[in-house]
Amino acid sequence: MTAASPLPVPSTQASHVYDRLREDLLSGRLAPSRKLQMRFLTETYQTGQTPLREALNRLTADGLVEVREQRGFYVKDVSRAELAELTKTRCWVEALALRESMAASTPAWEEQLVLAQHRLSRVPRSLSATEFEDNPEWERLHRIYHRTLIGHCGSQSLIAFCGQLADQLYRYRRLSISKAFPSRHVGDEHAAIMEAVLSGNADLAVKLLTAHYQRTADVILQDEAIFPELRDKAEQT
Amino acid sequence: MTAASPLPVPSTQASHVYDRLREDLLSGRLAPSRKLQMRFLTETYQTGQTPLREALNRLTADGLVEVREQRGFYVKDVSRAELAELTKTRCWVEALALRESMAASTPAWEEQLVLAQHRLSRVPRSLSATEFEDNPEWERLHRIYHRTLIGHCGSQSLIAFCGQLADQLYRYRRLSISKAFPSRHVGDEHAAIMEAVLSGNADLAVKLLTAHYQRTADVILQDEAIFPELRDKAEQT
DNA sequence: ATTTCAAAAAATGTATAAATTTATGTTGCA
DNA sequence: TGCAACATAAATTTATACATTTTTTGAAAT
Repeated sequence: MTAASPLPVPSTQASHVYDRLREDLLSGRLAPSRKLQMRFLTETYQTGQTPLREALNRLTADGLVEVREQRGFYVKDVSRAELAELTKTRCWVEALALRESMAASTPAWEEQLVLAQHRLSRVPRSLSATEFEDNPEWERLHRIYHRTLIGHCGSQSLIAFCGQLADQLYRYRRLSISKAFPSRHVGDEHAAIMEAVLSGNADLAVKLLTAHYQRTADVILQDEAIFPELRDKAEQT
Repeated sequence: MTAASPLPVPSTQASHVYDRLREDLLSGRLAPSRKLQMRFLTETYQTGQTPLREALNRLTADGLVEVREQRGFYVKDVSRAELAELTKTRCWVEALALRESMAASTPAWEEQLVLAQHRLSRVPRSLSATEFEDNPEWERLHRIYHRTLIGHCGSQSLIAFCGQLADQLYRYRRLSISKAFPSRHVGDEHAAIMEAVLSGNADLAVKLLTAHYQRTADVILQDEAIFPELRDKAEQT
């Protein structure tokens, strides 16, 4: 509906650093629980403290950074408990948003969804055929697809909240090096959810969507690369 | 369960300004859509720009302040549409959280709820008997009561989101000078919700809770003091 | 009436100073 | 000799003062 913003681009340094920091946090280049020292940040991102503080405060609100009074900023830590809780919450809230979107369904929205699903299906999940290599374009379209599913619920704040949960969980996905993903036919799952929505079967759509999220979480929860305690526990047994 | 924080108090200026600004925003002393100029803020709150920027950024995340790139901070504007949307969202999300809280019910939680309701019932809604005068202690206990209702759902992020919605809606209540409130026996409504929870009747509890929120919104939606367009429309008719 | 240009006001960013926390090393005591 | 407590020093966060850039405002000219 709306094209890419024709606005002259914000252009403030704070926004630039915010974008760069955010990318580095989501990708895992800035490791969980790492301390974010001003010294390091100013040198790395070549900017002053004011824009950095601004960016860090915004990221704190996004749940990607943690601030401890008078002892600095830290990359938000990860844990199996948090992953489970975030997933649970996302399932609850997106189920709600999806039902409301469907209850207020319009042809225009259904067409948006068809388009989003189609575009996503035409882009490869991985850049490399032999090994898994994150495809930014796929991630972008994936994001739009899920945003569209809940986007017709009629609540900006609810949509924004879902976006935050999505970001936080996206970081877990990126941190997890699990190559099991490609074996899942996520494309089929997206198509199935769309079909349930188009057929007006809310219960089924919600069931498929939550299963979709839960499966992803289950894989990551078993990843020793991100949760070393799993390895320790296995050795004890 | 946990008493007042025994921590040595944050004590950074940014936190102090944040608290003061927040109070002034919620109370309406800083009027909606007013521009928040640094000059004015530094003089009013007697502090530098760095702590102020920090506070303003946090308040932006709370939805009480709006930031427009390169043209400063503004008190978030109010509108009938936003009030309706916030209320709708709050009903949806708290219904969800309440159901989950009840599904995971424990004696300890039920006792917490009984206590919260009891304490709230023992404090007068208004400081003055003749005219309505906001009682901070009642507001505090009211907040705790509603927080308790949803507090056992098992999701910190969901609780935090409900808190944000509550704050934003609280500002509408404070902005509205409607004296119609005292005529409502809100105390009875709180007691009825609690009883429905204790009896395990989730559908009833949710119905009472959402009706509670909706009634409040309906009163404010008709308040000409906060929405002048109502007066204009009436004159046209 | 509209546009252009210049002056001002205000937001953003840098550099420096103050206050607080963390780390280090020494002294006193068991 | 080992350990704990205290005082000191280093590092880091927080805050202030100053400089730069952008936006807004207002007047003059087309």
